[in-house]
Amino acid sequence: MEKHYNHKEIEQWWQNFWEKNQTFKVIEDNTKKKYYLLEMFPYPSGNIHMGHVRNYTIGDVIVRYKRMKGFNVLHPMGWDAFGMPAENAAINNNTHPAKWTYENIKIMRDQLKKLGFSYDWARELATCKPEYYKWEQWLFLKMLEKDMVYRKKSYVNWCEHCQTVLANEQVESDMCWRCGNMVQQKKLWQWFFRITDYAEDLLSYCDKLSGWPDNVTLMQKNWIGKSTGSKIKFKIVGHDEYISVFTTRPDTLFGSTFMCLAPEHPFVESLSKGTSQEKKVAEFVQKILNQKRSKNALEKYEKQGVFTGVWCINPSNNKKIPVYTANFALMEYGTGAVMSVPAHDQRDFEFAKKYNLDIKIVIQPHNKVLDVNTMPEAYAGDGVLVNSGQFNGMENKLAIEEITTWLEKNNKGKKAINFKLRDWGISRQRYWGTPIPVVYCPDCKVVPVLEKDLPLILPEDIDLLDNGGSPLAEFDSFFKTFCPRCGRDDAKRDTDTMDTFVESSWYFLRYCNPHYDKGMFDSEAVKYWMPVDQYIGGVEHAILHLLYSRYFMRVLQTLELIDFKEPFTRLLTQGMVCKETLTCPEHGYVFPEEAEILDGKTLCKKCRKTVEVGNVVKMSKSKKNVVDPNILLEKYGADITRLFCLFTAPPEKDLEWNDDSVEGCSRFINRVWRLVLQSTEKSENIVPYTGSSKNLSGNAKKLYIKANQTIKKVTNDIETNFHFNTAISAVMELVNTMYGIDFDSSHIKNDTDMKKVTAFCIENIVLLLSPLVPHFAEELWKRIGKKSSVIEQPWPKYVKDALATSDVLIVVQVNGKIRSKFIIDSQIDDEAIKERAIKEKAIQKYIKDKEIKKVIVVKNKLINIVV
RNA sequence: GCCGAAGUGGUGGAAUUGGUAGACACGCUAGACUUAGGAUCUAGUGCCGCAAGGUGUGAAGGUUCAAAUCCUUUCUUCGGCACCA
Repeated sequence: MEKHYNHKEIEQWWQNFWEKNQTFKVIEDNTKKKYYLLEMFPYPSGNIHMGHVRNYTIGDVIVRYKRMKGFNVLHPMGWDAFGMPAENAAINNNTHPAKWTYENIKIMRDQLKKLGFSYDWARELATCKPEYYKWEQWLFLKMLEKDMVYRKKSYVNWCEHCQTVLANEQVESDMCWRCGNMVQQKKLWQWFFRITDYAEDLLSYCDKLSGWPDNVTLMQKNWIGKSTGSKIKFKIVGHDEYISVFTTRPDTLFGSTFMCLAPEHPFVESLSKGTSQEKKVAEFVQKILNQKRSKNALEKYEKQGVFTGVWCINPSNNKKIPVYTANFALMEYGTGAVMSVPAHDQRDFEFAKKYNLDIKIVIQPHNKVLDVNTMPEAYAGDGVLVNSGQFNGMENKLAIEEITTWLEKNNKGKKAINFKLRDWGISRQRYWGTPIPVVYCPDCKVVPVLEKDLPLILPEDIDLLDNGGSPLAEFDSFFKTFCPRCGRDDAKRDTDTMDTFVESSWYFLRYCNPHYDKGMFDSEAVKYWMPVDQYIGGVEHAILHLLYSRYFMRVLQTLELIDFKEPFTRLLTQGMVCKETLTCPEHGYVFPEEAEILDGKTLCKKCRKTVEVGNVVKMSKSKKNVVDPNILLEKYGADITRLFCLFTAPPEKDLEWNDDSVEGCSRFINRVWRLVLQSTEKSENIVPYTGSSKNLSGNAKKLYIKANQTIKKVTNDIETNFHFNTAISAVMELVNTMYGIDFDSSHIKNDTDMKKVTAFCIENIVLLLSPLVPHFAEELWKRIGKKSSVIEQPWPKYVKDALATSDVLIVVQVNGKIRSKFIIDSQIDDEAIKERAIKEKAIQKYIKDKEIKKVIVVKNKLINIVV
């Protein structure tokens, strides 16, 4: 008997076996219940990393489990193949994005196969192939027809030196990552999807996603950010126009002492023109617009602003208030204008203090009296209105309604709902993406490409520009074209490509029949498979990708292409795989293999300097805190690697890398290996015991009960929340129990019941482990003499009457502290337990002459005596 | 800054939803076996204490017969923040 599980031979053998037998090929079958399990498809960055291994292992276990439960399971895999890294790699390595991408796909596909995942590879897809993106372009045209897409000017990060657009990621502390120049904001024409049309629907359905984790739906709700309030008009002094503001606090309207406009607000330039402030305003706007405008960056800047030179009228009291432009006012939110109420909003308060503006209290709290001169900060709470004309004395919550009604009557404002969610800008000024199928004609302006001309192919015989800009504009055979409408020969194509989030918003439909060429997807197959029953992916996608996918289903429903709204019935957001970072003072981040530990100090192998061991963070190439799955596969094989991912932490929690823990998994695998093979040698042709526990006694009974408890525990752990870590511990306990039995002792050797129970245990250990460590289980299944493949077996069932012994352990507490324990028959009533507990010697010591005030008995568990 | 999580032994993590804190595993200690061991098996292992006992779930309060679990305040770490995917 081999003492060790030889992963190299065995895993290769079974992978070939599965491939040869097409074990994982799946077709629609109306006689079976379907189960669609999807893992977020990877970006082909070059190598599978531990995050992928973990994600796909979790999925694979569920798939194999569901198969054994009798489901017809769809488990596809593909490639999110467009994206920026391909372009960067192409520039750095003097290759082509397509070549780089396809090479990576090949490498990663091989790695996935080595891990033994049960994909139906016939359904593989890559989003960079024309047969895929053709249908994305087709959908774009449909959306254009229905006015679900529109064009507007919007800001991008711009590097003047490189003459190119930068992603937020490419901006490092306001500078271009390539050349180090200051990044500016540039306004470009771009395409937007009207996702805000579905804001209300996307929001309300959050509560119906019962199979999603609460924190994810909560984040989505906050992202959509619905708020109810009022839109109020402020007349501009000396102009016919009004500034419109959105506010959730119309009750503070009388306290608005100044107005703030976003720097991009169209009024800022037009109003300041001709005033003494014109120059100052222009300078300020320029400065702000050159700063990175993402919200997290914005919060870091100090609040600042400039008077525009004009005034407007507060409609509540007709007082003149100054109009400012300020960096904290966002054009994207509400109307781009903020009615500032410094007494009751902290941001406005700080601004007013800084620029010496009026502060006027209009709400007095119930428990104290505010004084403008002494208040250290704004008061944003509830109270009673003051300085508010006819509304004085009213509770502010009531005043929200009343003031809005009054505004409506006087045509100065109205009730309004505002969403934080903005329309989805999909234009990317990049090469490696889906071309936007639109042509610009000097006569006909914006003209969609004709459907018959799809796919609009991304030319691949092209040289990339060193600055990272899109080469499409320089590539005449693509750029110059005929107008599809009038035929003019000097029309120009849109050189932008689509955001890669577009591809990932519908790929799960395509998997249902990935090579279907009569439409975007095969409706019949989609009807059978969709929605996805279980989606699994990183928690870092909790908002954008999931929201966009939900939005896309609504678009397709509106276009009457599908008949459901929600793509993912259940969602598991797996935690990240983390590891500490290592930073060398000379070489920056270093890989774990570039450092070594000597006398408790971590040293850089190159320069011998002490390496700083940093925080435990998500594994990433840029931080070099990665473990290469290849090394694990080589040393331990797929099953032990898989077992590590499953055992070390529950799926939703972050997993911290730990070399020692892998060693432990390896030990367990070999322990099971020896146990199964040894007992098989000893008990050939024994039929496993499967009856009631009543007919057993002694060790055989105990072991039988333990085995049935294990089946129940493992099944429950998988069914309820995929807690494989506890499922594995349960199997470990059973294995430990069996190791504790001396099978060589004479009385066990002659005990046929025991032999039958042992056979039962052995079979079930293999079955229970089979979804987790499939190669290992297949091999053992074969070696215990089974003819068919383990994956074709039904999932084990436990025998109900073999779950518990009749004795239970009662814990005795005095005043909540444990003082004694005893074992008692579970049928005994509370009174008897009480009597027994009080008689206990260890208890008498604590009760003595004290009066018993209260006794609490928890059935079959605990008794607490209060004295 | 805003939104969302997580803090339990030397380490990863368990605790049928308020009822024995530390399952299972790593590490460590001791022993057995062996030519050898970084293989394997057995036992022990939260902390303080010789012991009796005390104490203990990031910190501080509170509710309860009983709190890792519920409430309040607070600290630390991680993720997302719309052009990384």
